[in-house]
Amino acid sequence: MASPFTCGLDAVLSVMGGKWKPLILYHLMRGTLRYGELRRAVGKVSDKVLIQQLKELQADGIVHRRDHGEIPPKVEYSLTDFGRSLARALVQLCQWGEQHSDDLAAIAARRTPAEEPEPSATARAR
Amino acid sequence: MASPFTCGLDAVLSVMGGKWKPLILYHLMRGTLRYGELRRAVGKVSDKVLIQQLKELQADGIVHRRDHGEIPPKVEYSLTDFGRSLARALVQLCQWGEQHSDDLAAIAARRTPAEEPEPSATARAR
DNA sequence: TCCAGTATGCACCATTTGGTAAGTGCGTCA
DNA sequence: TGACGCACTTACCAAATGGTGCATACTGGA
Repeated sequence: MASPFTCGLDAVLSVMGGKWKPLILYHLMRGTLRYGELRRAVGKVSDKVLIQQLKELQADGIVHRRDHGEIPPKVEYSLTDFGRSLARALVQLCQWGEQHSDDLAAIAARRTPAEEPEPSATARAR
Repeated sequence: MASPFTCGLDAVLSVMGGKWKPLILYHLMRGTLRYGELRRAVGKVSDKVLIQQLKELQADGIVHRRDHGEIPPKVEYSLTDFGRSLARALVQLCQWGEQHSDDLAAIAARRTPAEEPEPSATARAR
């Protein structure tokens, strides 16, 4: 069959590689959310992209969409069993990311010397 | 400080999010490689992008670049300690990806009904 | 009555990302 | 002598990705 993947990593990224997908997973790990709740939880996403990524995750069998068919609309998103199994595999990596979030933030900042609206200390370095 | 990340996942993806970075990590996990070896191991990457992603990983302190200063050039890439710690956090996810690689391949195929140059069996499905 | 909120679609544009093809300076092999 | 490999670089282009703003059909509150 020769899977299109060289290692398990890009297999996972093929399904997690959207800009907001990790956040979506993260929030849905904690329970079912309505669309609007999820959007507010994620932050400053555009509707278009959020919907789009939710559709992909849904098509990939990772999230479940329950439409109550009401007017005004009410739609709830949650993880499927597959999604929950993925979520379990992610916790270790997530913890690593949290443990090293300072380093990673520094790395990200180094790449974006653009805006840093923090006139706090560390302001006269460089 | 309010790190720019909501959860550890996008923190990690901020550093792993390139098209070939997981592959690079995967191959360097197994040991030091010269540039050409790495390129052949990764497959059909363009030099430009490989170099570019190696530079980013290097700038992010994940890979180490050793230039032997010889002519013709000889450059070896390997993981730093930081990179190895990331790699350890990745193994679980990598295993999940391998265990479910069939599902994930099916998912990927579903999204790309374009080319499947396999005139083998399973050819008259659909 | 008018406006906000609900979940989504669509047209269009901006940005980011990846890819192609060519070139570099030097050595090795045919 | 000329082709090739090494580890890159650069200019240019194509594709993927994300964002903005408007539209929908309906309800409930001011």
